[in-house]
Amino acid sequence: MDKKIVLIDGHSILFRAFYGLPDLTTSKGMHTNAILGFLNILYKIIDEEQPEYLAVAFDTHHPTFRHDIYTEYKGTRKPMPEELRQQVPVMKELLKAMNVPVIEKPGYEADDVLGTLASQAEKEGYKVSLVSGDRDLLQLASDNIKIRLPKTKRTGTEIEDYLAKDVLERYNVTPKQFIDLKGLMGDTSDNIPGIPGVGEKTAGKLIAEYKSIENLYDHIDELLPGKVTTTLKENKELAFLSKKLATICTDCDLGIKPQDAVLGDLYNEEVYIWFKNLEFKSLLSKFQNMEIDHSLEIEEYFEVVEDLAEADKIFEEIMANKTNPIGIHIITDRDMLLGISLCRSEKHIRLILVTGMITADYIIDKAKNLIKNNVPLAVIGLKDQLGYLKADESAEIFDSAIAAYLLNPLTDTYHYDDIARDYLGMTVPSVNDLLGKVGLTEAMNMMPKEFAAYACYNAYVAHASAPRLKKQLLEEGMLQLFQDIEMPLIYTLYDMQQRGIRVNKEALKEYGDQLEAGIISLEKQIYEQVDEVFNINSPKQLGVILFEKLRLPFARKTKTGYSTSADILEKLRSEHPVITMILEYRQLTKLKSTYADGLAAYIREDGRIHGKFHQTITATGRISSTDPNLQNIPIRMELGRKIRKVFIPEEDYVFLDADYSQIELRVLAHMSGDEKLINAYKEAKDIHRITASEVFHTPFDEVTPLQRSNAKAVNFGIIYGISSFGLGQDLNITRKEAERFIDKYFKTYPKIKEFLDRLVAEAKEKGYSTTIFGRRRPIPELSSSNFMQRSFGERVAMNSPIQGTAADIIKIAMNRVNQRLKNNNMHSRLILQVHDELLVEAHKDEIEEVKRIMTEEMTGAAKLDVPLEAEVKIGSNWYETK
DNA sequence: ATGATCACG
DNA sequence: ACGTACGTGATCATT
Repeated sequence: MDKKIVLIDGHSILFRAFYGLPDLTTSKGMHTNAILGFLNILYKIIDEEQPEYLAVAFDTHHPTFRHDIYTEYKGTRKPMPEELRQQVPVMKELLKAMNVPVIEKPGYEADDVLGTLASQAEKEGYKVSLVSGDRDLLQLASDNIKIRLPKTKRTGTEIEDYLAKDVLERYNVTPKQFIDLKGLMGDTSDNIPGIPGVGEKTAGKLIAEYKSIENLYDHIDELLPGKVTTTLKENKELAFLSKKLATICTDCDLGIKPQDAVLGDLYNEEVYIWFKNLEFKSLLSKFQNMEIDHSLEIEEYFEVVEDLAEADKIFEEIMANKTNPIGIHIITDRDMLLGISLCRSEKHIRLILVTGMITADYIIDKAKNLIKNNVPLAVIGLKDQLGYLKADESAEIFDSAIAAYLLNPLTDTYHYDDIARDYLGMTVPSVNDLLGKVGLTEAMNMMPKEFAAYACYNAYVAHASAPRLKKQLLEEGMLQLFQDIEMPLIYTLYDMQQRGIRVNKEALKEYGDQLEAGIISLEKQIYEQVDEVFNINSPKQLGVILFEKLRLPFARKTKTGYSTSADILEKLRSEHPVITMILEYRQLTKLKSTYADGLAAYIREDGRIHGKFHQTITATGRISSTDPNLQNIPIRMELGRKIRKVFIPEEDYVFLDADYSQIELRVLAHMSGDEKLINAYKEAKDIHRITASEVFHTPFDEVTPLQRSNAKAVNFGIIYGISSFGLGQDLNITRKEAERFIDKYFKTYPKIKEFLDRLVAEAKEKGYSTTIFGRRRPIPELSSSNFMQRSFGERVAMNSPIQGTAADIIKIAMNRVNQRLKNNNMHSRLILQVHDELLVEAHKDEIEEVKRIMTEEMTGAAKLDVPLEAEVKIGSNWYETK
């Protein structure tokens, strides 16, 4: 077996990784994409080669300018972006922790270190793998030195390998001649000048014939006279200098030997901690042994209980111990209760199974008893457990998932493994690690140990994380938000999900059939128009038809082809009759597939749709809705709006629908303290008209519809984090014109400008933005050196406090409306929330009282410097409540 | 799995 | 010069 050594070009691989992966940051804003990409490449190489020796070479100064001594050719290479720069020292430290030899030789380029080590190793009989992102290193290829060039692709990392013969095959020159080639061609990225006017083709031909620059100039007179020959003659010195610049040293005096580069233990505790801090979730799974070590300590205390007497005893012990929150998790599968896990301390973690004498009713009863006796509980994901955990808002329960969401709303999941990692510093196997794709019931029977671990981890992590999360919430000023708004909201959302909304199935079917007829007719017309049958739903095919076959002027391209979005097609309406048909077709198919067919699939036995509401999804604090999404039911277009007729109250009930009037602008008025805007809201109704009047210096009554709609667009723009480009896009005007509108707006409302600037400045300083109620949103993009990303961060910093505060307010209103209806023992019930709108299914005998409750609680949810207004409408279906 | 498109606030 | 309005979710086509 040959001795093997892997040599890695540190900076070039970091560069490749940085540009190959999308920007990634930790929750604290540290950029990590280059490090992650580097590690992925490193692991792939190690897995493939299993080398005994490995080293990573870095330049001692960066950004990497090769041959700095020739400053005249240093050129104007861009400096290293800040996002990458901050990752370099971390990468080096991490490698040291991984026991990967890191070589930095002052005075030597990484290339020269690599070249020297490679040739030295080859002489000593090693097989060498040289890993780089830089093709320059191809000159070092030989029969024993393989140059490996990793490419980070969407599908993963692919590596191109070059031995000497591969270089010859691909470039038609030997590795050594590669130097001569570069000497003639030059390389702008490396600031090697080369001969002007000589590119890959010419250089290749010359070197193929003359083998080297030296030999070329020895025979320069044999060349046919011509432009190239002249420049060659004129630039002889440059050619030799370029060759020198392009040559990588293979015999530098380094004082290092290949056998020093022993690869040590990659998987140690220190690295583990590094990965955790860098939030490399996927890489932590490489620490199989350590994971087991960590979790084994806990898993030793996992216990499965199948005996009634024992179960009794556990509940008794828990009753006696009321100090710390009891971790609890209800295990269900498709509404079947399988068991309950409980954790009262690190050493008491139990899964009680529904089996034998232990019935579902028994467990439900015992759990109810805990709540009745005010035993403090901690859970992860309370809403999904309320079906069996019969608690109400008066219970003392701490939902760790909600707490973790408030502390960092940017994460996508808040499962026990996420919380263990982020707040307990533990890596525990995820559901997927334990059970894979196996369902819970099957797992319980087929893999009881893993099933128990899943159940017990939930209870344990809930128990152990709750005090820490609570402390952090307190420290960050979000405990009130948590206790007074978010925890009660869990019950409100649960209630709404349980109730669902009634749907007229027959009417929905009829609606769908009508759409279908329209679609078929339009399809036919479109095919006739373009004289071809194609898939209208395929943007790709449609693009080809419109912009190639019909030769319509295309406005914009996407990554994959022509953009065929509605705003573009809208502008092409007059160009061809098919455009209108396509727009119509799009509208109809959307309505058919997403709404007519889509909603029908969710109607349950009770004739109602029980959609889900999510509390831990959005970055701003809003609620989201899925299965189906009931927050995006059409309303803007009449045809779509008609679908609202199928949403109906049950017999003897009506819909009462209340929506806030411009809550976000009112929040803006309040938060900015702008007197003009505040007074406008105190006095008048039509804020957009007032804005138009003031911005365009026109008497209120003489404001034109266009002025008003422009002012309205600017008002929206302000909320979104104004940009002249975005406003221009929206109003279909130039960026310049949009800029003038914005300027005028800010002149009219100077406090607004100050306020928005302050939001950005504060967010930059703190790294997050805040709502009136203390809700936070981290904005790592603000520290990006990328203009686009940073601008995005600035808009987010302006928008989040406004959108978030509005979200806080309506959550308060929801809780209060729901609570009052329940406390008054009314039949009416809150069933939907659509961001600034609440829908109540109200009993016909309670209409006036419900109206009053909705108005009072919505307008009274927050005391702002401007009044909050809510308008209640009534209807016998959702369409009519407009 | 990802991108394009489009429905809502 | 850069090249986007803020926040979501569902569907379809395509990889």
